[in-house]
Amino acid sequence: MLASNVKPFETPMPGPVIFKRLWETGLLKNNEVAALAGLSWTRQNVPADGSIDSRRDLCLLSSGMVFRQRTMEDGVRRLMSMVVPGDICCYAIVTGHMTLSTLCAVTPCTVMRAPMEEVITLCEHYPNILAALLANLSIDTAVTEELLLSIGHRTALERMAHFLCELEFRLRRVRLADHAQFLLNMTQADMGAYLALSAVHVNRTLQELRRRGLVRTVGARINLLDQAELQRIAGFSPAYLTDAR
Amino acid sequence: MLASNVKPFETPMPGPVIFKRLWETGLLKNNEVAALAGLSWTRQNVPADGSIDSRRDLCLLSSGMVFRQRTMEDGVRRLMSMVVPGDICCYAIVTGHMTLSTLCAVTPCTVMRAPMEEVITLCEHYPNILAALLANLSIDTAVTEELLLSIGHRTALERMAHFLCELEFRLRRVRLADHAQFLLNMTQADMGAYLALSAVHVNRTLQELRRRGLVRTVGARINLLDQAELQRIAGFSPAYLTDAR
DNA sequence: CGTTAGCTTGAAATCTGTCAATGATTGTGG
DNA sequence: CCACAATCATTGACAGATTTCAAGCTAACG
Repeated sequence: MLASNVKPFETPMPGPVIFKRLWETGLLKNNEVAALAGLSWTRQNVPADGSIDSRRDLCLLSSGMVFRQRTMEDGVRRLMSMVVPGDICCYAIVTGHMTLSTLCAVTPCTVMRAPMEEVITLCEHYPNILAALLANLSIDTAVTEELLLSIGHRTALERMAHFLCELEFRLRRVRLADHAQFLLNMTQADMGAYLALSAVHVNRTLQELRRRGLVRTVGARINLLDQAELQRIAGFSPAYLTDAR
Repeated sequence: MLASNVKPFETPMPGPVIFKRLWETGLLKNNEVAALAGLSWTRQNVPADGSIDSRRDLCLLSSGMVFRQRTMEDGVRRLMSMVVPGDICCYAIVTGHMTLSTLCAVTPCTVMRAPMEEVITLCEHYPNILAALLANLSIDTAVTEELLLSIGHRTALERMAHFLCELEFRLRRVRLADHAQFLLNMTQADMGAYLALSAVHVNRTLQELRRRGLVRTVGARINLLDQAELQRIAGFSPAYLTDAR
């Protein structure tokens, strides 16, 4: 089935859209979303290229685009995974671990923070909230595995098509994509660091997609003109992005 | 610091070696390991190429080598992550999720199983056990990210060197590697499916390592002759494999 | 002893990276 | 408002790594 036909976003949700992904696990009741909303949230604005410290808080991305990145010995930076609005920036709160990667904003963004102790107390009262966090973690793991597939076994064109299909799906889920249009606010070099392609080749790959009439770009705005064909090229199927229990 | 100098396995451990990785999180007390050992474990023997069903049990690999694999649309199979003895085969028990990948034995192996309900009850009594499971999950995520780095940003030679360094470390941790020697019981095609290399190139890469005097193979037995140089080539540092809290 | 899976080798094709130069766009300070 | 700098996008030529194809070889195993 094509992603454009998939509508996993039907159930009306209580509370702010920032909890949408947690809500979509199907594990939370209304009062649990309310309990989440009742935490001492603070808002933080992060400039482009800024980093996000998630050691003391549970951080949800509210707007903008963030990557988990790792800098290799030789100084080359590698974008490991992508965080879009509604996503949890860091799961250290459930795993008890700091990760080796750091959070880096590629656009100006805003982060909602809740103190870690509060969240832990909340999880003790509401085990479903912990379960929902873990369900999100599981999805994010699947996303990383899909990227592994992409980088290991898809050509540049397939990889780029897959990236665009996934991004459209994830942004649409939080109402940031409409009619297969969304803002692609990152440089081609950033895309390359994420997809393991050189910036030059990212450029050529996007041109090829344009040449085939599959995408159109106007500034940072991108339009997927033929999602079915993009998904076919990419071998994209959105199952890994949803809570398929 | 070189991996050969790292000795994270010092604390004497109570109970079977199969719980070693959980014990090494530092989160468990002796009585908690005893409680784990007290579950209704059953042993399952799996032939080479057999698959492992982890839907109803917590599965720990006891011997042999297993991969989490995914079969792409075109039928090509892709090995996503490696499971060695002592590892948890599947984290569905904590995430509540089935994964898209399946567990496939590449050698004959034995699996220890504990019924999921028992484990869940145990985690409710002993939150530290849940924490230890989550800590292992976190490490396994880091391992997948390291593979992502390897496949995206390391050459075939670096990738293979990294693979061998990691494998040596993980097998030594459970006393299955000694003096940089261990059994590499998988075909070159399997290595290729894991490292995103063609079987032919796996072969040439291993030859190059042999030519440089870095490894020696006798049948399935492999000997890392110059770990320091292998680690240098690979950019290997075992931090991601340990519970660096 | 034949069969089969796995290993090895060579040659050619292909994809992607690197280098280097040129445009385009954006933001900034005068 | 303009000149300027800086970042980003684009283009071409070339090099290199890796894949694919095809063929032998080896070793294990019934």
